[in-house]
Amino acid sequence: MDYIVLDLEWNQSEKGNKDFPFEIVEIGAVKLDSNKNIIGSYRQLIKPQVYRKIHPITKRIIQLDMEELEKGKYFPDAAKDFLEWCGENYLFCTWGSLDLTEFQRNMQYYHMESLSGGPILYYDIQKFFSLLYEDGKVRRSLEYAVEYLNLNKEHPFHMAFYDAYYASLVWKEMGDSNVEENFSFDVFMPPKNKVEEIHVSFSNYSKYISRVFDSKTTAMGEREVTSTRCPICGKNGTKRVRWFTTNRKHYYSISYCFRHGYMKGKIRIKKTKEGGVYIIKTLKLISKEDVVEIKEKRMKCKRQGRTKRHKD
DNA sequence: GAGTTGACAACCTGAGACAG
DNA sequence: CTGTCTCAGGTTGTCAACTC
Repeated sequence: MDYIVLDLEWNQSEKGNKDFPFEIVEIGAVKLDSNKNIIGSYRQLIKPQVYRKIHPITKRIIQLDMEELEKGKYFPDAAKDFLEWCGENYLFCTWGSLDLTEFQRNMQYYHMESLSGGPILYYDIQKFFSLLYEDGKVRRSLEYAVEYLNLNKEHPFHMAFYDAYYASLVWKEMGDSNVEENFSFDVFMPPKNKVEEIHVSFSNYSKYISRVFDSKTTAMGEREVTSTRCPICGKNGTKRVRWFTTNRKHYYSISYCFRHGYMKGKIRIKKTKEGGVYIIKTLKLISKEDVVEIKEKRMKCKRQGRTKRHKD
């Protein structure tokens, strides 16, 4: 299995365009073998077809001008060429969660065949960095990470190829930390039916991405959505704390597996552009202390509701 | 400027239970 | 019957931290 560390540069309209907000102007990537050694590189400028001026703010970030981009390739040709370069057996890695989505959005704009038709498993190295060196939630810039790890800043930032290269170095620096267990899915194309749904499980954690439902209520009424199966043995756990929400977008629960202990459930409600709803559920084995923490969270949430209403 | 995510707060709505 | 309260659901807006 090879890894394709991908980075894109894009431009945008001054007015904004919901259907096509960003036009990709550069593709940069490095190919790594299974030991994260660089075995290939890719760089390609794209000739813009939609936005003829570089947005002033974008101009400050990327070191490209229209004159240079005129030398680039037509996006569909470049994308095809790039995907051929990627090969057969590979996995995408990016810094942040946007690149794969934008790549697919651009492909769709040019009516190209979709990358996979469903969610795509990828490694978000920015997320890995946060999990390993910070609180797991903050998002740091690539330059911050390079400085933090004392890597050699020998090239400029915000050039697709060099950013891909830096991201690969940052990831390599993480060594055998097993942080890859926290992989991500790009859901530009959510599962359309039961067959396309995603089920994956790891040593102490499992993930489920549901198909698209017409509303949140129907989604939450589905047994597969609210079930809490143990990530290890797959047996249905008994609920200790029913699904509750703090903000109506995230739901939490606690269940108990008689063989493997407590698990925390988390459901995130996601909406599609078309108005449908799908959910991402994670189940994670947790300690007794974590159980107390979640119970407190629920109590706090209930209390807040009461005092607020009393005030009114 | 455009977009993303996550956490959190404020506000609106309707249904059901209960008291007067 | 009206009014109040609780408990759901849903929307919007804020903030911070990123992507280009």
